[in-house]
Amino acid sequence: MGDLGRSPAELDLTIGVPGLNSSSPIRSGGGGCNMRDLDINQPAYGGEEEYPMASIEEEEEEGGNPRPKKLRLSKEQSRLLEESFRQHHTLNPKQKEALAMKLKLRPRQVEVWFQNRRARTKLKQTEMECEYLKRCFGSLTEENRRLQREVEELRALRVAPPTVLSPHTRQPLPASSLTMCPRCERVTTAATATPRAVIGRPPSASPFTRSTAC
DNA sequence: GCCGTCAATAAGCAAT
DNA sequence: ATTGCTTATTGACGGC
Repeated sequence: MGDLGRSPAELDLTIGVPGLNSSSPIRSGGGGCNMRDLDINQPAYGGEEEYPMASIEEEEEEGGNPRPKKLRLSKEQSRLLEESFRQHHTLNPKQKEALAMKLKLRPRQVEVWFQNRRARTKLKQTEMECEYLKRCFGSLTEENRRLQREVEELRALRVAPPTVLSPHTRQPLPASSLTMCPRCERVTTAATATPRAVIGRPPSASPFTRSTAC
């Protein structure tokens, strides 16, 4: 057991991802796979919440019970470690020593716990960033598709421009003499709007660069 | 201290 | 209910 009830990785994740509330801890490990209810490292006894300290494993005694191969921290130990981790993610030697003493653990165990905790916090953050970037990719892909369709539609308009007759000669005007009003998006003859501008405009100039048509 | 990894442990779940 | 497999969590270690 160790961390009964507590999420296996109750990591207080703070990630700079828009839309994610960093104030609420992310709990991983869906499926409710929690360490709980039973700590085989602890002798069975009536107490529900308080456990004898999971301590430095003693040497196996002759004829005694085989000692547990893996320490499981008690709930209280986990709680204190988490609390300490919230205050600082790394410990100086004195803090480590003091915490180890308090928890009846070896300093090395405290050190390793913090290392694992840091690593797993980082892993969770990376996973969340990955998910966020995937969602961004999806929406950007969709946006890209939409814009490409729009480009295709505009290209189609350019290939087959509307035929506009000259008010003077009643002959179709060349497409190069047409312009589009950026406000109302109507094709008009630039000649009617600003005849001199049409004459002076270089052939490569975009018809959308002037807004004097209307 | 970090990283990659291993191994112990516990929960979930389908098959029997 | 039991069993066996899969998966997730977590304490620990060695190398850098």
